[in-house]
Amino acid sequence: MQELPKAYNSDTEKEISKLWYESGLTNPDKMAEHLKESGEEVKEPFVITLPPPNANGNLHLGHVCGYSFHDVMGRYMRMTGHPTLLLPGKDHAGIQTETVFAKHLSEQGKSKQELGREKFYEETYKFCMSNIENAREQEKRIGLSADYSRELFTLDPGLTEIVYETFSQMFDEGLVYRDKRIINQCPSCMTALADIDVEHEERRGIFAYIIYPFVEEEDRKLAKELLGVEGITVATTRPETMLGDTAVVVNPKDKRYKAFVGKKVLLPIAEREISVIADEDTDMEMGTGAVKVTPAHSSVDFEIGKKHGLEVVNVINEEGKMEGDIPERFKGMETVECSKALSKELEKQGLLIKIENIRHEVTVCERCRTPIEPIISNQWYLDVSSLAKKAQKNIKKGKLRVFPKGQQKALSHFFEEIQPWCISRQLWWGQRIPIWYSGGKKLYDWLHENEGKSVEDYKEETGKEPTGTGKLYVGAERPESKNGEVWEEETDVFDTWFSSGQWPFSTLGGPDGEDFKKFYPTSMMIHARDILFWWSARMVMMGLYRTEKLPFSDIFLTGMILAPDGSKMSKSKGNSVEPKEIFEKYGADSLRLWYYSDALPGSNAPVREEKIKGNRNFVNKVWNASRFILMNVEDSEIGEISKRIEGPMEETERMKRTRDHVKKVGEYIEKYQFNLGSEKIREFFWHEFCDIWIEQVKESIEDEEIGSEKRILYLSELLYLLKENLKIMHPFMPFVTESVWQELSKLGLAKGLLMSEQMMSR
RNA sequence: GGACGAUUAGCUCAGCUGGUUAGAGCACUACAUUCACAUUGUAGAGGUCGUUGGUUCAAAUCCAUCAUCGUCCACCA
Repeated sequence: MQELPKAYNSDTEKEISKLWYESGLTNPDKMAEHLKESGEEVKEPFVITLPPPNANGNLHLGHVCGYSFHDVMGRYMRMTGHPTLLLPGKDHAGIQTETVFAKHLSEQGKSKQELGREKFYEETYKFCMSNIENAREQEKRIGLSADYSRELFTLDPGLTEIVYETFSQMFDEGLVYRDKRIINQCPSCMTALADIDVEHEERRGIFAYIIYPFVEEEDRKLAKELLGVEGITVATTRPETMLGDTAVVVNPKDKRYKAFVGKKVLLPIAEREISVIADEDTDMEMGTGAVKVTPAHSSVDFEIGKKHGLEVVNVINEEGKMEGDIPERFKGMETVECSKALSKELEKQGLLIKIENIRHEVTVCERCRTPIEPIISNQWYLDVSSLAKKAQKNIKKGKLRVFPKGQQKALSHFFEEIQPWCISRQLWWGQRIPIWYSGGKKLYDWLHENEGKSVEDYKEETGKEPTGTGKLYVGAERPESKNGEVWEEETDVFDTWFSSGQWPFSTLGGPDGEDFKKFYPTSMMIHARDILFWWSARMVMMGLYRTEKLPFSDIFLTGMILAPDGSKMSKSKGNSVEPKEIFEKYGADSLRLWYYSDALPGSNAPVREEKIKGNRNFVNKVWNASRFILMNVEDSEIGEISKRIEGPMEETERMKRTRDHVKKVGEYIEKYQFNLGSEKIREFFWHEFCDIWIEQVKESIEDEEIGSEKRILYLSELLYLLKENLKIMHPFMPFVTESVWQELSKLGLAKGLLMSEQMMSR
């Protein structure tokens, strides 16, 4: 007769997880040993590299719940003979962390520049380390059975080494190159961004109609006659860029402008002459049908410029301020300010027809929502076309699968349309690109921009004394300098995704690592939908490149957690739900059970407290059913019952049904149908095991004497089946099942940890 | 502008390759119960499966169309 608390107390969860981590069995090597010792078959390892959360803040509910999918897979596999590795880590998250920490500094009245690069890096590192500790605790709280002896941070020296190797190899093969082209500059983060790192947002804006008068008197006359004004009218959302215009383009089929193609107009204010050119891609319907071309500050215009050999005139710098060969009065102005000033002057000159207020799509920085400034600059690029092709092949052959299926098409489309990837960022927080310039970066870029010219030409044309050969060196350490040659180090860092794209093999020690041999390729990947292109797409490409194998063959995308009202959770809206709150109120198991059923791939899951509560009732039911059985077992009977459940049991109908049940649930898990799995364990345990079997046994032994054969027989079977139920329920609800297991252990009715037990054989 | 997905009970969703009275959880109603269960048990109400057509002996399930919502992609000045 055992005295147990009347209800399951989730406060004990911390102690339970301590047992797991202290046992070391989350380590696949130890688990393999354990299996061997228990005389079990040791099957193929099961491996998931966990998505590393950003080390710049707390985990939100989405992170925490996401891990319950990794964990249900991991625990099930561990309990079916697979030494299991759930490999945890944390991500340095370049831009985001730099922004967050810089903000943090400014709140203390300090700035990044004051600290200097080295100190800033140091401080940010400390900041991340404390966040990492928090994050780790939260992961443990949901019951994540990860191997923390292998935990990594993306900036760990060992990982950086592997990332550098990859870069160096890519460089040698010519996949990596420096190029001067139009890029997305975030004037606030002060760095270049890849196309994928920007988003489109509808904002209010203006549409200004400006007249560019013709240079020749006769053209002006003709224009007055045909167009009503003495010039050609262009419409633009960004008047300030006109200072960098180098042409006006019209459609060759456009009757209105046919007569003016090839003629010159005078760019107002800038007082420069530019030509009217014709290009078929010009839309006659938009605006006035005549478009100003600013190759330096619009990617479309850049392409037109390239096609027609137009000059590139830079008028905006990386801070989003006006600069370059423009009238002095505009220099240093913000673009918006300049736009207003220009409009005023144009109006005075009678060259501004009108300004319309419009709503239009604006490109913004994904991190800080600041409008992107397209500018020309030198950046490092990775040619991913061949890698994307390989990835695409794997999808077509069915070797790479995405759940839900619809997203597989999206991924396929992404690979098809892929553009060179800009991998350099002008940040301090991250891995410095391991490049050294002999004679400096400027020399290299000059030679690169002026094809065919030599160092001597550089000396002549710029009047500067070169301090090197203009060559590059790839490596972590500064190369030896000979004959006074100066090696200047690259100051840019890698895009964060360049390193996290290598996560599945870098975390295993790289292609030569011991763990790599044992655990690569990994078994599957699970993460939220929103980083499919950023992360999985890159992991697939980088994995194929570095290891010639897919890093995983299945990608399972979790549903998105929403606020209770169905809107996106965000701290600024104040509608986010703190994981801690839920843990304290309902315990981790209840949260996990809710998530399995609601967060299916491709669906949204608004947090509903009543539903979590409903699952808490189930958790409690498991506890109480177990408690009831234990209460019915008398101390004097334990020895005999224990002996029976250890030995071979007679096959009964209940036994068979349980066996079938375990099999069915296993199939659900293997097919990633966690919702069906959790529904099934609930249905079976509650409405069959409890409502029918326990009730039957209760009735059968009611009048039996303690120690009688009938009692021993019934109770042994019931206990045996309880244990099998606990096992199959364990992956879904690890805490309560392990708690019960430990209570059984105390009585000698079970041994060790439920986590490392093996499922009822099929 | 394009692609993809969704539309099933009050809410969140299951319903795989078409086949008897369409399911779950939560919420709801009635009765029972303090017998292990912050309850639990039993019973119940609630859906013409977004629209309109089509294929079929048979459709929530396949096809087409429209509508609404969502996500992603896209340089439209």
